[in-house]
Amino acid sequence: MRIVTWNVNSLNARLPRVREWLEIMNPDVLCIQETKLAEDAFPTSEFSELGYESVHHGQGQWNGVAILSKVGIEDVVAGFSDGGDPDPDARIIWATCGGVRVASAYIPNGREVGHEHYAYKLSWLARLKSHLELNHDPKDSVAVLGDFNVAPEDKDVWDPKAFKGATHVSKPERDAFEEILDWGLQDVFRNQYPSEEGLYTFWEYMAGRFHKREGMRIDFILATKSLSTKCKLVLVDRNARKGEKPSDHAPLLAEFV
DNA sequence: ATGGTGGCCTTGCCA
Repeated sequence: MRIVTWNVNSLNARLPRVREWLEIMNPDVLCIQETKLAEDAFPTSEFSELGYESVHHGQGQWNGVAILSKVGIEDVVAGFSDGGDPDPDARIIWATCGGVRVASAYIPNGREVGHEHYAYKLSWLARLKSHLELNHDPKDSVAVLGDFNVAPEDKDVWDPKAFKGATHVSKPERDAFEEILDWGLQDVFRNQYPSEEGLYTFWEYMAGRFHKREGMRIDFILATKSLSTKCKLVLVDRNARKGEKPSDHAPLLAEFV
């Protein structure tokens, strides 16, 4: 099974690039973040023409997550089922695709350390762990994919000095990310490339960051052990960050044999 | 050097 995560930064702006990419790479499952579309504005029929079933959890101007699948989409859950209040933002959707419990997740950015939105980010990461604990078993095939807005280690950013005091690298965020892994998930990219530096998934549009290779590794495919041991291929498609109207994130792909 | 660019419900906010 070939499975991909891609923060498209507006599916409306990115649809031509996404369609083209699907035709070339032909994944079984694509997890999309930041559709920036209302629930009903999702281009279901366009993806259907390419052979994909799809589910979308959208809210309009901001956020919005989706899953596309060629291997079935069952038991869809939008948001968290942990008994808590509904998340005000459309940031996570779950579905079972080809026997794998898949989540497409868009973790809050945080804005600034200490900001109200930063507290929301930390609580959101804690809720993700609670949802996993309450609904799933780490012995099952579970894959959480998405934009975590956290760089787990200094080698996951182009210059740790440039991030002093910033979000994405703070200890509470890194601890919250680690807590999720501790439930029973592995970062399949890091498994494949234990010491790789300089291969990122996100580059700001500004200041020519992509061309200067100044990025961050903040998008992840996290998989339980039964899945991760079957992972033979992981790649970041930097080509998708080039050319006409790219997203600021590149797709991250993994193949489970 | 607090800039730069690109998305949106656009002249402000979010990333």
